[in-house]
Formats: sequence, structure tokens, C-alpha cells
Amino acid sequence: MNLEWLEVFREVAVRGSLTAAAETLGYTQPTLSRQLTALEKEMGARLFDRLPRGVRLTDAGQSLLAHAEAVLDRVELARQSLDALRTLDAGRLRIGAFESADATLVPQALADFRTTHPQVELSLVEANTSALVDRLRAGEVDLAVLSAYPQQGLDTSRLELHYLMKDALLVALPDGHRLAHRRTLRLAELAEESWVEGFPDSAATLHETASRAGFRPRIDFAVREWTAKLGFVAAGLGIALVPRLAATATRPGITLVPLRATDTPVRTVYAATSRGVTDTPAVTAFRSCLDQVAKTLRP
Amino acid sequence: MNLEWLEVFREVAVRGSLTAAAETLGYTQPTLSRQLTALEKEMGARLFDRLPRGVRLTDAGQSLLAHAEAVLDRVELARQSLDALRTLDAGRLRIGAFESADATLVPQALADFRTTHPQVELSLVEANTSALVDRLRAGEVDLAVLSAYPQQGLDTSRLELHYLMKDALLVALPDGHRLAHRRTLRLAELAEESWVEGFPDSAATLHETASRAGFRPRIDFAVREWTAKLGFVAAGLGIALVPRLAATATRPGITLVPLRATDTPVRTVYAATSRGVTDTPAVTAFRSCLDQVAKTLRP
DNA sequence: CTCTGCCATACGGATTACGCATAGGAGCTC
DNA sequence: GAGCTCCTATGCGTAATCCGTATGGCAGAG
Repeated sequence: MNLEWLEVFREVAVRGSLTAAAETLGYTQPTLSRQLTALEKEMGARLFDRLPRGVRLTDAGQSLLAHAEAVLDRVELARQSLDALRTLDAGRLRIGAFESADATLVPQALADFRTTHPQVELSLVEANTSALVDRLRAGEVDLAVLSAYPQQGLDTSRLELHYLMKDALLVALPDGHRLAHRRTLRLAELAEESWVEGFPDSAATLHETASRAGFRPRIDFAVREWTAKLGFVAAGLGIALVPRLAATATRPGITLVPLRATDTPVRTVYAATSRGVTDTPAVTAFRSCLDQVAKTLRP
Repeated sequence: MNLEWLEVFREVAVRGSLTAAAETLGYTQPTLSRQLTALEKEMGARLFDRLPRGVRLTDAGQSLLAHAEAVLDRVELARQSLDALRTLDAGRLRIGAFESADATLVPQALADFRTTHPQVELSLVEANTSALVDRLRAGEVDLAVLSAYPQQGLDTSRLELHYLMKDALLVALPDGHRLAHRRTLRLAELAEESWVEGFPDSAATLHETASRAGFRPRIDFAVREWTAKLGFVAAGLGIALVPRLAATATRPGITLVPLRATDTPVRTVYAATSRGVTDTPAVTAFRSCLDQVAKTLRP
């Protein structure tokens, strides 16, 4: 059955005349006559009595009219729902991000997004890149902000990666440290330092980075949070590696010095979506917000 | 938009695959592909993500699914409603009838009808034939049981008349009346009698009938109800004309004698419907009940 | 009795919709 | 990694559908 038939049926019922309904609907009268006949055949009941001065609903037609209006109303509601999704007056946006991205990049982008589209339901999960990829594939998040090192074999087979920015590593030194005045540092110069490291995730980065420079870092303190990590550094208990992404708001007592570009594998930050999954309007808009914020965070 | 599209959409959403849905729906896969494309175009949103192993609802599709199921359910409900009307598991039957018909003919027919179709809502209005015709034309009753005399100019222009029976006039005499033993009577023999008459309607019948026989009836008593009328006759206060239709259950003390056929204009009882208005299944069934009962009431 | 208003139907042309065959893409297996 | 498999998209030819125009028929109104 065609919904047009129901619209025709409703209009004819209201107007009480095929000719009049044809006028307002932009069809010709014979067309409406045929469509009504088709509807009556489909429903197996005569819906109108044809009177010499127009038509009048039969009992069956009266019964159908209520249903037809309910159906047409619901279809209209469906259209409005989809329009709302399209115009971001409704919908949801499920974001995944790695830890450092949640320092400034993601919250700033989310804030911008919510300002423009307050009706979209937002959610965020923090996880490492590998877990984020799994969640993307499982369809549990719509977009993930993740990072990857150039040579790292990130499985992009079912991902769509959109470049956001580079995220260089900085060395966090206590103010007054012997190297705090330097504009850049080489890793080798830090071989004898005591390190403060986060765990469980970021320890791997330090070890890999250090082994590349030919030394094993001496780790005296391992803490869970960035705040604590930098607190230890500020207290002069050691130094630490800090990604630029997480270093936008450092505490007093800390000096940040970039590593030489050749010394450190600079990781790249991407906005990733699941390949083959069409971006929702929310995802598209949020990627734009991310781009905007990332631009301001680039060195 | 075609409702078939929504059915296809729902089935594909449930099965997660066009190929599988095509199997169960009896279409080929390319057909479903095109129908979905058409639906997506109509709704202005992509409804499924095409994955290598089938399809998965997008947010828009998820939103539409709820609406689509509501729409399809309501359409199914509409079909069931119409089926119920057709099978007389629902609906209404509005009957109009003249007074005498309500003595036995109509109530018996209604009782038979209700036994077979207890779900149909019944209603009845009593009125004279002229008012019944008006109500039929106005669509206020579905069927009217009315009576007409042969030469009476009943306006049948917008009516459909179905013959039910003849309704001869009887003379009600008190038991022991000088004429009570007769098999038939001539009107002229009753010229000197005292008459008990009903009002307002049936008085006309008496006067017309009597004038045809050349006398003016002497009316001493006029009462409103049949019961009272026959009560006066039984008490020997007069005689009365009683249509056979109303005489099926007379009281003790009364003798009924038919008038000679040539003496009295025998009126005809019809089941009338409005011409051009298709009979509801209830009307058709009730007419059958009326025919049945009328057959038992014929002399 | 003609005239008018309204619905139903026949007909031709154009659009649509189906099935068949096939291309194309991605995962899985050996 | 080559081939296999499973899925969806698309080109093509045919068949059915649908629309508008023209016309017929019925019933009421003047």
C-alpha cells in the first residue's frame, strides 16, 4: 500500500469530494478515483458512498480514517525526527579519547560543540589507543581521538584516520635544574637523571624512547596521575616526559624543554572513525571542532 | 512513500542483511537494495551502514525503526478493524421502525441478530414512516422498517425498498360481541359501532378506512397505547382496528376478525435503506433476520 | 427537459519496478 | 598473498503501473 493513498483518502474524507480533494492535492479527479478504488480493494471494504453531490464515509471508512490519520501523523513524526538528527537538534555523540587528549584538546572541542549544538547527547570514554580501536570497531563510540607513532603498526584496516596534530614530547624539569635553561635537549643528556613515571600506560613510552638513546632510565617514582607526576618533578625528586598535549597548563615550579626532533618519535594524533560507517552529522560537526582546537594547539 | 519500503526496512533491520531479508520477503536482493535506496532518499538520511558482512542501522535508521514499527502496527490494526467490521465482530446497526413493527417483527429480528453477532452495537428509533425516510436520507439510521399503502405516494426516489410482508387490518372485538363469531367482516357492518382509537398516528388510518366504506366512525375513546386500546375493547367499551403486525400477542377477552380483503387497503411493510449507500455487513445480515421473522408472521 | 456537477472508465504515453546478470569490495582460508 | 566466499550496488531489458485527457453515466436542480 502507498501512503499517498492514505493522504488522498484523508483529504477526500475531509473535503467530501474527489474533485475538491484533487484540486488541493494537485492531482486530477480520475487519479484520485483510481487511488481510492485501489485502497478500497486493498482494504477489502468500500470506504465511501458515492452520492450524487460528492462522497460520504461509510462505517468502514470512518473506522479507517482514525487509523489513517494516526499513520500519517506518525510518518510525519518520523520525518521530523530524522530532520532533527540531520540538523543536530537531536542525536548523540559518543567520543573515545586517550588520556592526554582529555587534558585540553577533547574537552575544548566538546565545549565548542555543545555551545553550537546543545541538544546532542554527549558521552566520552577514556582508553588507550588499542582499546579505542576495539570500541570503534564494535560501534561503541562514534569517533575516537587516538595517537600513533609513525612506525607503530596501527591496524588501520577498518579505520578512517583524520590527521589532527603532532604531539611532541617535552621534558619536565624542576625550576633551577642544571638543564632548565636549555632551549632543546638531547635524550642522551638525561641518561643519568632520576625519572618520575606514570603507570601503567606511559611507562612504555619512556622505556622505548630511552632505549632508542642507548640507556635504561632510572625510575625512582611511579605515580598514576599527571598532577602527582608533575608534583614530584616540581619537588626536585626527578624529571619526566610530558607530551605537549598534556602540558598546556603546567603547575609552577616546572620548566618544560622540548626534546630534539631527531631524538624522539613524535606521535601523531588522529580523529578516527570506523571505516564503512557513515559519519553522523554530529561526528562531522565534532571533527570540525577538533580541527579548530587542534589548530590552536599546534606549536 | 510505499509501506512496502517500511516492511523491507524493518525486515532488513531485524535480519541485518539484505540477502537474508530478500529470502524471507520473497524478493530478490537487488530489489531490496533499490527499495532501501529509495527510502533513504525519501527520508534524506542514510539508514544502514553497509558492512562487508551485512548491514547495520545508523543512528538515523535506529530512530526510524521505532517509527516504522509503529506505523506498520497501526496499519495492521486498521486491517483488523476493517476485517472485524466485515465479519460483524464489530460495528453498529442503527434501525428505525414504525410503531407496529416494534411489537414483534423488529424485536424478534434484533434478538436473532444479536444472538449471531453479539459484538455489533444496536440502536433503534421509533418514528412514523415519513420521519423514518428523513432519517434514512440524513444517514441517521442504516435501515428503516416502514409501511406504505399501495396508492400512497411514498417518495422512493432515494430509497431502496425491500419487501417484507403485507400487514392486513383486523378488527378487535370484545369476546361475546355480536360479530365475534364471524370469519371475516365488512367495514360497513361496523358503521354503528363505537370505536376506540389510538392517537396521534393511527386515528388517520381509521378515518380513511371508514370513509372508504361510507361512514364516519364514532370515537368515544382515544388512548395512546396499544395495551390501553385493547383494554378498552376487552372491557366492551368499543371496538378497534388492529394491524396484524401488532396483534401477535393479544390479551384475553379479545377476538380478532379479519376485514375482507376488498374492504381494506392492505399496507406493505418494507425494509428500506438509503439508495446509493452501500449496505454495511450488519445491514445485510439484519435484513436476512427481518426476512426470516417476516416469513413466520405472514398469514 | 435540459443543464450542471460529480464520479467512473477507456486509452495512450511515460515512468517505474521487477528479475537477471554482473561488478566491486572486504574478510577468511590455505 | 592468491583465491574463495559472502555481501551489496548497478546496468539492462521487460513488464506492470500510473498519470492525464477525453468521455460516459447518473442524479439532482432550474
